Amino acid sequence: MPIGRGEQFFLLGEAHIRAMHVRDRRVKRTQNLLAQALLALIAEKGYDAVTIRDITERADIGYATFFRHYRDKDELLRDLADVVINELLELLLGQQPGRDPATVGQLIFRYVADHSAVVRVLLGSRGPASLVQHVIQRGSENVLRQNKPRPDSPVPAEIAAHHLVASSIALIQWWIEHDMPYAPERMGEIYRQLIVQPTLTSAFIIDPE
Amino acid sequence: MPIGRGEQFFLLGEAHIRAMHVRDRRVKRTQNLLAQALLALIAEKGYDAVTIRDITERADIGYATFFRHYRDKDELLRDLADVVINELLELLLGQQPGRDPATVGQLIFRYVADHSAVVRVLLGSRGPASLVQHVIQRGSENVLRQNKPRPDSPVPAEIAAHHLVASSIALIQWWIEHDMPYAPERMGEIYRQLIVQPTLTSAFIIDPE
DNA sequence: ATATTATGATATACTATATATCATAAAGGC
DNA sequence: GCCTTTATGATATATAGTATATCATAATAT
Repeated sequence: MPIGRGEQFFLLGEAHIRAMHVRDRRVKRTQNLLAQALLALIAEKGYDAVTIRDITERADIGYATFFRHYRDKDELLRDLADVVINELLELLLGQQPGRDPATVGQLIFRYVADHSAVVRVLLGSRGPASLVQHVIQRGSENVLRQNKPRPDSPVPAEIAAHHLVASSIALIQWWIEHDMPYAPERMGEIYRQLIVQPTLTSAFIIDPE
Repeated sequence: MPIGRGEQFFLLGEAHIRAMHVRDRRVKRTQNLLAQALLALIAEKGYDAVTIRDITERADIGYATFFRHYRDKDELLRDLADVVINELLELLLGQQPGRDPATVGQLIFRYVADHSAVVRVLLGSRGPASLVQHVIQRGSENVLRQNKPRPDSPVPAEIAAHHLVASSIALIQWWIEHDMPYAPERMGEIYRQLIVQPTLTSAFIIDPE
């Protein structure tokens, strides 16, 4: 599904892409065309398959001109992501501090729904990103097989299983990247309190015994 | 830090790599050498920077031979990941069902500690994978800035913040990939129950008002 | 012992990245 | 509005990496 024009221009129309500090209109124009071209192309055939020549042809920009703005594809994508992050943070931080925390979630998911094409592109990017996805997939199936869902739960079992596995991997990732500053026993306790306990009580029947 | 030999052979020594259904010793040998070479090279300079020629030279295998076994780098990496997944699942499923759920976390983190080099390689792979990492990083900083940590909490604020953001992204990812089957309001409620509530009560002082 | 098959070495076509150069056109400062 | 500055387009080119084909040789399985 191609990205709707309206959505594109809401997100990129006001020249957010690096344009904050850019004076020359030509630069603004070029960078916007490149960003929109990349976005459309990822949606069509995935990030990895997109070449820089693809981007410049779609944007109708000279090939060499690309490198006058970005070192490589990743840098352009990163710029694109920054737009989304900033918009979302602005949306969340613009809230009154006393506001009902229940609505924060709604705000997030409404924003995502309104920009689903872009978010899909940014989250679904590529290779070993999809390796982690593959691990989550396999893990989730296993959790569902091992646990009995609670019929009255407001949290669907499928979501709970996905959350359980994805959160576990994220926690492992944090631990590894910070050079394992806490002992496995301590991490096990944190893991239980932050992830296992809430997930099980929300969506699954706690194994007796 | 290069990967220790002992660790390598514990993980790959028994010819797990596709070798289950392989009869010819030469095939087994080749695939193991390629897997070990990739693992070492990723640790040295990152997945993206590793070329197939690098791999075959390190493994001391003919360049063309690589393609007789794998279509590309990703396929080799995926095979490598399967070994880890299977080992970890075996470890967790081998547990008695009546066993204390608190120890499950310890088992996971002990396994990770014992294979940290490999896990680091598999989780830290590359580009837009690191784009998501970048988003998590920025989001976490924001959460820490906005919330007051609870001094007596067994869960460090830094971990809680990371968990909050990483879980949010994972939930969004599930929703997007399943074509948004629930309304944003419903997702907001799930989000609150599964992620916000447990994280805040574990590690942060709930905002009064 | 023999037939089978994986490997090494080599050649080659192809795709994509990245940089350099120069004429042209568009922009901004005044 | 004029003039200087600068971004762009077009083109050429060097380089790196992927992917496939071929053939002699060596290891393997039966």
